[in-house]
Amino acid sequence: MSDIKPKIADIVAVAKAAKVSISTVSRSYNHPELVNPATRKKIDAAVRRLGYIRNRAAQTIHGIRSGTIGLVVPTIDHAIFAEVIQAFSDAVEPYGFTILVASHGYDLEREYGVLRKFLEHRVDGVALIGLDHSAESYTLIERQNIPAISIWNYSATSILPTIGVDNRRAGQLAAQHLVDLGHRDIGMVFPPTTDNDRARDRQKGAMSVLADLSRATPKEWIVETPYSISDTKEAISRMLSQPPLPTAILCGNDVLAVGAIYAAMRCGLKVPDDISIIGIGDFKGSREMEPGLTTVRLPARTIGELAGRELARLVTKESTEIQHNSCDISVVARKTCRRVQGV
Amino acid sequence: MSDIKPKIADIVAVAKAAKVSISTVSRSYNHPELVNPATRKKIDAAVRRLGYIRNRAAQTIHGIRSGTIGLVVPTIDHAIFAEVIQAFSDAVEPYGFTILVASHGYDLEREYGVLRKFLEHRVDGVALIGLDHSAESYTLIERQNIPAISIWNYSATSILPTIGVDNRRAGQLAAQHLVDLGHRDIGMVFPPTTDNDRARDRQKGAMSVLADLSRATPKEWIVETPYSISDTKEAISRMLSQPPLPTAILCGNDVLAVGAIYAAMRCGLKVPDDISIIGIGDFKGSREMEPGLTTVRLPARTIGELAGRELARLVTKESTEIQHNSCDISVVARKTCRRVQGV
DNA sequence: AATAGTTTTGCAAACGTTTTCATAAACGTC
DNA sequence: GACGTTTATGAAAACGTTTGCAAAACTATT
Repeated sequence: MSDIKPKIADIVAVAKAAKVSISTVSRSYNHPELVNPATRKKIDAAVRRLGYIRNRAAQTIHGIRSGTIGLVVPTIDHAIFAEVIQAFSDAVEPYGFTILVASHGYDLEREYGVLRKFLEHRVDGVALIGLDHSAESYTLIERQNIPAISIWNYSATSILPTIGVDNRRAGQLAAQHLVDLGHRDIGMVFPPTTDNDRARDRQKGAMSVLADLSRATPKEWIVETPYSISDTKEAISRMLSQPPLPTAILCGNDVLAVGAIYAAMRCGLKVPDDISIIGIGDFKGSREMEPGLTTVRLPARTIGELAGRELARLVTKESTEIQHNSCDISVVARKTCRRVQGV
Repeated sequence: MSDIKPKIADIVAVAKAAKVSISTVSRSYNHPELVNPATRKKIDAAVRRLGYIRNRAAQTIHGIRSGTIGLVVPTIDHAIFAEVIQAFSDAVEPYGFTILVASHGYDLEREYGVLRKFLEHRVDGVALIGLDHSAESYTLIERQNIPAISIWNYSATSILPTIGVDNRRAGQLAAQHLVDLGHRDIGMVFPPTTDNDRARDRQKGAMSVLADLSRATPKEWIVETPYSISDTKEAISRMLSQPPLPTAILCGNDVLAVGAIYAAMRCGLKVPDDISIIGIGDFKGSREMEPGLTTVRLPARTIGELAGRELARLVTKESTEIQHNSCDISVVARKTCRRVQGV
């Protein structure tokens, strides 16, 4: 009964309040140079008085851009993606875009669903992580012919423009670093590689280097764990609890590396004296750790920024080139790896 | 010239393709029970064939909900907010909402701008972190009378419904824990407290406990550092480089605590033997650390989840109560604090 | 003071939907 | 087979904007 709806102001209300036509109000927003300064002032006053806020939905159905960009990530609360999201968001902001964010938990079906939902919202562009996506997702993007971009995994040949790093190379670099330090007995821990091309590529890269060694890596030294410190700590503790022990462990990313270090500590092994550990990623905090984590630096911020900027320019037609952009990576040697006597 | 626009399919195209009227297509989406199964099948086929995706913008101007919820955070790439965003997003997803995310970098002006942009997009609800917001932001929310909720800082009296913890109490708890362990010489490190009610409340809480001690805390033992491991490491190193040394350091959050621990390590102090350190937050990884971080557990996931759910229900009118919800907190004693001989 | 040009404004159609109302078709009942 | 119901469909108005076009109001020029 007493449901007084203070009906939020629309352009008609503003027009009435300012005693001008609707078109003039609209114009004063979209082509201010075409309206008389005096009139504009009247309109501004009315807008302020009524607390009018433009309705982008109504604009959008005129084919005007929605001003949103969709960002689909496996998960938000991993340091690495949080950083990318932040950088991406910062990069598109100056272009006036707002981001829609959703996570799919490494489930490509869900990713497809998210993508659909974004498309319903008529996002002006969409960014995905990596190149593992369902066929449906690819068709969807293609048919809606909306600018799309893949973040994190560089590939010169993918359908989607990519901005990221060569993860295979990252794996190689990490392995090579250990080999160069004289290590031959190298354990490895990776997150699940199904539907995760980044992890898969890194593993392949590492393997390729290790395959060149005379010695084969025992199965017990290659473990797969969920992307979590505690799970990794658990798994690596098991690995380190019975000889023979590797002299080094290569970790698919820095989080796993931290887990591995804790595991070593728990097993009474000193890093790097008793065992060397290398990560991939160079997450926030990896540098500050004690001992500082030796890792392959992947410039997350740069990637996010670049991706955001490129996608925004693609959308605004500032640029039209579909760019495949590979960011530089390199080993940053800190304190968790040491040289070892070759056999 | 050759700009073939494959014009993305609209409802009219579907209607034509299925040889039915527009209304029927619309109905088959919104009230499927009212349309003949056979017709529905025809429509489905056409939809599939054309790759039609509903346009939510067009729906929205009918007063239908946009299906979006705005989430404004200070920053995305702090563990704590990333976790909240994830939990929030997971919680609203089942209700069909997609989230718009934006960060303001602890700048209340920018927060206002973000809020406006969200409102232009006609979000169905909005969630903010904490209770420090500009007056304009508050008026905006009120005038647009859109469901809003404040996350992280519980307050029984705030205008906005809050879901979070009593940060003052968190500060007290941390301080009390140290005092109970016999500590009297307690250093403190907090992030900047302007425009950050959470940090401010925690500090107040801690201070209130410490004020009861006979001894006054020297100024050098109270430092403020940016929310970053490296800055904290720096600042605390300075504090620990010249006597007298505190026997414990209370940190405004776990990230600072990690920085403090690294600083202690660097200064040759063993934690907890030489110095005790307590954090606030219990971030991801704090438990797994070596030594495990003693801290005040703030249930970030729970808070995010609860907030998401409550806001979604507020929007969908499932519930109408404006709830102020305080989540339980408590000290989780791990390995970075030890008992000390009282003086 | 009439004309031509320029600036400013308003009208109305358009955008892609949903929804109300009306009508048509199908069905059951006597 | 006439009538009342029920079920299924379509026509058209509505939502809050933008924009092309034309009219109106000024300005400058004679």
